[in-house]
Amino acid sequence: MTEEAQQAENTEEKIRQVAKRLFTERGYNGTKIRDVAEEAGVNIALLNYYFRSKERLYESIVIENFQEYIGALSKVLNEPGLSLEERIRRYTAQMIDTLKANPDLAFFIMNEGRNNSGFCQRFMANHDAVVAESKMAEQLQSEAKVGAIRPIDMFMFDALLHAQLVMPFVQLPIWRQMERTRDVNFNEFLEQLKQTVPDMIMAYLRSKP
Amino acid sequence: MTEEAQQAENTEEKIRQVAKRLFTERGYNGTKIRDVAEEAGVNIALLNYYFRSKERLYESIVIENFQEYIGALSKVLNEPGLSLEERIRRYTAQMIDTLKANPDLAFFIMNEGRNNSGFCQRFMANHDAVVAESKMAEQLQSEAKVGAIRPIDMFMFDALLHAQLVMPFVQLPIWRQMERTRDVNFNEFLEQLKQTVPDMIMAYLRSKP
DNA sequence: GTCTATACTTCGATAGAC
DNA sequence: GTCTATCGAAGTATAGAC
Repeated sequence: MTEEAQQAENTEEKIRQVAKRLFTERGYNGTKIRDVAEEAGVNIALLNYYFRSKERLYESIVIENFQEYIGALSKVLNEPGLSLEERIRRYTAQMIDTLKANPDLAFFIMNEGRNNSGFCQRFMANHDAVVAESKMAEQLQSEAKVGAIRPIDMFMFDALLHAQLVMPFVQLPIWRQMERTRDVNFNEFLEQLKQTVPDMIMAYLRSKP
Repeated sequence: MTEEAQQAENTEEKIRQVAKRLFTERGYNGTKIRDVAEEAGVNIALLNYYFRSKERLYESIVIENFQEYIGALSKVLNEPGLSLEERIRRYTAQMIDTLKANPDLAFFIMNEGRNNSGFCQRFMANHDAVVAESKMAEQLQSEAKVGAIRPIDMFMFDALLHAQLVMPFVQLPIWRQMERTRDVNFNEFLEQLKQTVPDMIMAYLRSKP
């Protein structure tokens, strides 16, 4: 039984915690309920007693992970009193810190988008609506109208920004290995990213078409 | 048996083609050799006759996929007679076209980097060495020395560029679904990307620190 | 609630006939 | 080379005792 399991209040929560970690790390196919049971210090029968099946257990984890992911994003989008540039910088930093706290989350969400895209779709559609009506989108539009920045499709903007923030975490295992063989450090890279990504986006927005 | 299988010259190649598609789409754990056999129009015994085991079959596919992926990248890096900006634009277009031709490749490579990072590591290390000694790297450095562009770490440059090119393909299933419900088109988006990504990178490089 | 024991299913691999 | 038949391992789920 792992340390995390011992700390949980009750058995159901204990199982859920282990399952969340394993599913997030290894995906649905890569996770065996035997492993979950073992690491949680219980037996398989108990998993099915609480969650009825592997699939239902997984579903509850998916929902949790999506909420965690989207929650982080939504916060900064409408925070009052920020200039466009400040908002982009805050958004970037917030996103990186969230993923830092749960590095497998990014890959899990992506994976889910491929295997179970119906489910993922609903969450993403929801998020996109939030983005489209956000203060961020409003500022992008109004600043473009005044000619302060180059006009950009909100969709494209979101895609490019996300790509730059999410990818490093997707490649994390490769980073970990490179950290041993070369003079690179993932955390330093992330701190650089917080600077470079907003710099790059602002440079683009302020450049002439 | 699928159409692709019927067209193959011999049985071994037939099996390999189906396996490549399924492994690339579904990953190692998600692919069942039963499915491969069925779609190839043969039985399981024959798979093992040719490839000895699922794992060996998979390995041969991995190698093929990596070569396809890296081959596309390497081409443009040293092509003579290109300015830095031209090279970046060519590189972008080349990458997008390669992934367009095999849309699951990007995700496969990423997935591989997580599950089998030792193997992936060797390929990536190789690629990084090629990049570091490329005409692209040389131009980035010399132009920065002259003050024509802002100095940038080759590593960071590569990461940001790749992130923007690869991510759309990783999210492709979500795109496909959105294409039905909204007024978006993946191929149009890719064409826009060919313009926007180099624009953004050049804007950054030409901006003041 | 929790366990043991076991049933049921899927999967990868192989023996042996042709 | 290709097939049928089958084995053994691994995985999920459940019955039933406590």
